Formats: sequence, structure tokens, C-alpha cells
Amino acid sequence: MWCRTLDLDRGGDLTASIRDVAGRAGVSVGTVSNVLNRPDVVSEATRTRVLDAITALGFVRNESARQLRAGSSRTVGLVVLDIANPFFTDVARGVEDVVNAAGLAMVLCNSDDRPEKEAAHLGLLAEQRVHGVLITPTAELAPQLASLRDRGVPVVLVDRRAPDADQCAVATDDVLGGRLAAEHLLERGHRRIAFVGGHAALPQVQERHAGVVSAVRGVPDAELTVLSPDELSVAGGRDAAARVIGLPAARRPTAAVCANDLLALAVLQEMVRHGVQVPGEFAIVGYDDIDFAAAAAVPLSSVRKPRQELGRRAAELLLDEGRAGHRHEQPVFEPVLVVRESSMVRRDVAADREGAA
Amino acid sequence: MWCRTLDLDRGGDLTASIRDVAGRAGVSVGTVSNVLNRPDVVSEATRTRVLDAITALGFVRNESARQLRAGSSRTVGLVVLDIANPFFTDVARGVEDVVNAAGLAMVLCNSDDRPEKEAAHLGLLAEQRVHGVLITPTAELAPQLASLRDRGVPVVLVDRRAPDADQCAVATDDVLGGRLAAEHLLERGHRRIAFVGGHAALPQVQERHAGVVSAVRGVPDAELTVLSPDELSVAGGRDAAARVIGLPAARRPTAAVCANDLLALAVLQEMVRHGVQVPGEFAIVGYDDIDFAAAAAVPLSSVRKPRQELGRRAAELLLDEGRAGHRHEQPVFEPVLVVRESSMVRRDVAADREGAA
DNA sequence: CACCACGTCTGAATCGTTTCATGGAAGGTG
DNA sequence: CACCTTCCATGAAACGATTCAGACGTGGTG
Repeated sequence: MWCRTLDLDRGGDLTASIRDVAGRAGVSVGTVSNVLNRPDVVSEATRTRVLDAITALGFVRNESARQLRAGSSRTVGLVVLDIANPFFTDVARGVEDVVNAAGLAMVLCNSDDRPEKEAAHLGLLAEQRVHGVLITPTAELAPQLASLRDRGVPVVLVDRRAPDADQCAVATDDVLGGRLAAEHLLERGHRRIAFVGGHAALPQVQERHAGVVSAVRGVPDAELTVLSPDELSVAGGRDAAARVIGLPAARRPTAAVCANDLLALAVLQEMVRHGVQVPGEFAIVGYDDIDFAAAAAVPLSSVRKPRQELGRRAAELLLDEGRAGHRHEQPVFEPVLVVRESSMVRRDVAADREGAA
Repeated sequence: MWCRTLDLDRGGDLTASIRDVAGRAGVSVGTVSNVLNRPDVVSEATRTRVLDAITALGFVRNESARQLRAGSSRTVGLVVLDIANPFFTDVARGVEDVVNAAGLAMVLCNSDDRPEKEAAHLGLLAEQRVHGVLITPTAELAPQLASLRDRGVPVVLVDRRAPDADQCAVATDDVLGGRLAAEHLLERGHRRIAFVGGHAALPQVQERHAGVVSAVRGVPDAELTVLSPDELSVAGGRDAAARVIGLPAARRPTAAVCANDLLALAVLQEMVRHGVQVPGEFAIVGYDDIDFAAAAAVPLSSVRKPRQELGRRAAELLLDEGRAGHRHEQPVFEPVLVVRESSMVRRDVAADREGAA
């Protein structure tokens, strides 16, 4: 009587539904659902019977149906500026940790710093009714972000300050970071300093620039050269390095603060390739302190940000937005300067080598 | 009569449904759906009326409902071994290009080379009824992969040969790659060569190893040292380098082939840090040719694989599996050795004599 | 005039799950 | 024995989109 033919009907079909499971186990669909979601309200006997049917049929829940019913998905979107930049993959790992622990999944989207791609991704995330969105936005905040928030979808900005107090954002004190880097170089005796920053529309880069400016202003005879390559990437860095090398020796900077490590590593490479001693003739400080910074053959000094922690904190805030009594927070992390060989003066390098030996 | 109050009913609600749009535009839900999916069958007048209602209400389609109805989602999953390895982010870009062009989205998952994480991700992808799965699997092929294929979900292996002919896979000829790298070093006069490979369970690494072995066998007085760090990462490379440096000079290799560039860059860094000249005293060849290889201060020789192309081709095969008359393909790309400074200079004569003594 | 074709729109059925009011059986208490 | 709990299981009603058979009106053809 209870071994109905429902499952046989679908014998040729590829996916079993909860109904097939119910048929095979001789129970109602409601009971199967209970086994899946509140096993405690189902008697031991029926529970095992249902579970057996599930494995026998190879049943896999249909997330779409769950989501449709629940009204929102068990997914959060993370939109980053450059997936090829290890900084963002580290952030992503932090996000993933928190989000997975909460039983959610993460969708990683790459905007490539292009507003159209960003908009397209946000559109898809909206259609998917994601649980929330984490984003390092391009220069302008996309209108989609506001409309997502209007719909009640939590949005947390990552590595970017919030424009107002009514949303969460996780940032780094980039003015401080820029200042630390520049002060370090000034202390080492450098007086002609370059700032290598990508297209200056990104507030993060503007802040780093401002920090460098403030440090340089504090030293009477110091001067600053600003270089703005098109991209915050390796290509951009090579570009900037070529321009520095092209300057007449008397005006050529003796050190550079770069807006990120991708730029810094490229500058480093170009300098070495042109026979410019690093740090002897040209010192370099990067930003972000990605793993490759320490692994470079001339280890790169860099302003360290808590990359994974940034992602983790952002994800935590996102999850908290769902809860009642949530208050928006805008934590700002303090960056730390990590001094390595690329910004040491020669005698430091020698001493460092001896110490290591 | 037709300006019903449906939309007002939901005035306090956050998301408008197709029904609200229909109510506001004074048409049926079917017509709204037609406007969205087959605009040509709807008259100009009603179409604009519906579109106006859509913008007025800020209507956004519910993907879950579409998917439920359609039976499968407009998403493909990409599961990689190490999201921190730029090789995989480049593959991901290739995948994204193709997949986005086809109107699908990509979900990027990171298995961290751990079978449990891989299994968990595959489980989620199955629940999401993804359109297909692209995966660089851990050593053993997870049973979930077979069951996905049984369900009719296309699966394409990336950077890995298929075990049999009944599935698509995109691979590189890693035996050739390993051989190219080793032959290059042998030609430069090196006779004691190291192979730095991670845990040898990964077939890709086994192949590279086999290629190196075959090259070394071809030269009578050449010998091979195999180092197996725990991870195919920067940490693993540092480890291996320390072990090389620890060997007595007479037995110490004068060159290394590394199973990927992360390892190679770390070995390079450690050598330089310990005052070992690269390539003068120790030559290094990496594998994958990630961007950071060329950007290293001692530019790294590396076996280049078509990273983006690998991803693109895999995605194309995946999309093709949906079509009738699909035939499984297993393209194998030929790697190319890119010689840069890290392996360029011939080992000097003094070291050669010392080795012979 | 009858008939058909065409263009346009409707309304109900459907996808697979969750939830909830309802019902029945078993066990305990007065 | 009547009554009240407690425990389990049921089945129908959502969720929001798509699809498809059918309805209606208009215009053309024999």
C-alpha cells in the first residue's frame, strides 16, 4: 500500500523531489520537510525510513524552491575591484570564513573597477535576492546600492568609508597609512618623494595621498612628485617607474610611496631592471602588504592592513544587520608600517644581513 | 476599474512582484511575463504601460522563482584549489568572460585543496541546481562529481586530465612542461637538479615530475633531488629552500624546477636572503608563469600555460554540453618555456669544479 | 454570410519547498 | 469513563515566475 509507484514514475527522471521521497517512504511531504528541517518533531522510526528513501533516491534539496518560499537566499555577494589583486582574495577568505560558519555561501564578483560591470553584478545579486552585499565600490556609489538598501538588503562597504552614518562600513585609516609610509622615508633622509597612485577618483587612494602630503609638508625642504598611472596594477606601476627614470637626476625622487603593492612591485622590478639599486638609489614603500611583498627578492616595505580581518569584520556586520536592534558601525582599522629591505638605507641592509647570518 | 489597489496593499512591503506590476498596469500576470521575455508578442501600448509600472514599482525579477520554474539556474560553479594563487584567478577571468557572454553568472568556490571543503561546495552547487560545474579537483575525484553528472549536470575538469573519455576536460601537457624546464637547465650545464613539488598526490604535479625525470635520465651524469613540501604555496617553498641550503655543498643541487610559481618565488626569495646568487649559484624555473613571475626582482623563468584560455575553453565546453550532439573533448594545451633571468646565466666554472671534486 | 487567420490578452496550472491549522492516536489523571 | 495532554503526521496554502490552451475582436477571403 505505501510502496507507491511515484518514484517509479520518475524512474527516468534525473532529480527526485521531496514528493518522490514522501512516496517512497510512505509519508506526506510535510513529514519529509520536517525530517530535513526539524528532525526532533519526527519519530525515530519514520525519520530513518525517510532518510533511507532520501539516500536511495539520491535526493538533493532544491535551493530555488527553498529560497522562493523563504523570500531570500542563503547567499551573500562580495563585489571586489580586482580579483587579480591578492589583497582582495585575502579579504574574500575572511568573508568566506564568517559566512560559511553561518551556513551561508559567498558569491565572488569582480567589477574590474568598471562601473558597468559593477552595476551588472549588483543587478544579478538583486535578482537572486541575496542575503546581503559586501562591496568595495568603484569611485561613485552606484544607485543600485541605495535601492538594495531600500529593499531591506544589508549592504556593507569594504575598505571604504561610509558617506553617512546610516550604513555599515569597514575601513582602514588610509591617511595614517600614507603618513606612516612618507614619514618613514623622510626619517631615512629622503627629501624628494614620489606618490604613485592610480586614477585618483578612489577615496582610498585620495586618503593615502593626503597622508603623504601631510607628512611631506611637515619637513621644510621635502618635496612631492605625484604620478597617476591609469590602473592600480602591475602595468600601471611599470608605467610610473619609466616616468621616474626619465626625470633628470637632480629632480628625480629618491623614494616612492605606492598606492598598493601591485604598483610597488612593478616599480621595484623596473628599477632593478634599469640598474637602479633598491633601496640604495631608490627606496620603495608599498601598500596592503600582500604576501608577495615579503616574497619579493628585495622584500618590499609596505603598509599592512588586516586583510582577512577586514573581510571577517565586514561579514560579521552584514550578518548582524539582519538582527533586531542592529546599530550601524563603521570600524576603522589602524594600518602598521612593515619595514623591509626595499626602504632601508644601505647600511641598514648590511646590518640586517649580518644579523640574519 | 483597472487601477486596483494591489500595489497599495503592498505599499509597506519591500519587493514588488509580477502580480503588483500587473495590477498597476491593468493587465494579467501573463502579459507582464511576456513583456519581460517575449516583448514582440505584446502590443506597443501595453508594453510601455507595463514597463512604466515596472519602473514605478522598482520591480526586480525573482531569480528563485524563475529557476524553480525553469528547473535549472543561470549559474555555473567554478571550484579551484587555491584562490590565493594568481593562476586560478586568471583561469577564473577566462571562465567569467565566456560565461557572462552567455548570460550566465559564475560562482567562485575555493576548496583550499581540502576534500571536505570541496565536497561541501559541490553539495551547495548541487542544491542550487547550477547549470554546470568547472573544477580543478583535489587528488581524488569526489563521488559528488559522478552524481552531478548522473543528474545531467555538465562537469568539466580544469587543468586536469579526465580519467576516461566520457567527460570533458581541459589540461596542459605537464610531462612536456616538466621536461622543457629540466632540459633547459641541463643545457645550461646544470647536473644536480631539484624538483620542488607539493604533496605528490595531484596528478598535475606527478606529470611535471615525470617530465623532469625523463629529461634527467637522458643525461648520464645528471641527478635529481626531489623535495616535497606540504603545500604548493609560499610557505612550502620557503621550507624547500631551507632544505636545499642545508645540504652539503657537494650534494647540493645547482638548480630547481618548481611545481608552481608560488613555490618558485619563495625559493627565490630564500636563496637571495641567504646570499645565494640567483641565477649565478642557483637557477630556478617555476611553473604557470603567473604575472608575479615576470615582476619579481630577479625575473623568474617559468613554464607558461595559457591561463585565461584554459578557463575560456573549459567554459565553452561546459556550455556546449547542454547542446544536442555534444561530443566530449579533452583538449591538451602545450606549455611553453619562458626563459628569464632566474635561469639565464650559465653556472660558473668554479662551482663546476667544486661539484666534481 | 460563413469561415479562417491573426494579433493580443487572459487565467489557470506548474515548479519544489516550507509552514500551519487540523486531526487522530496514545497515555495520563480525576 | 470522560477529559486533557502530548506526540506525530497530514494536506492544503502559500512563494513568484513561466507557459500554454483558450477567448475575444478584427479583418480578409471564398
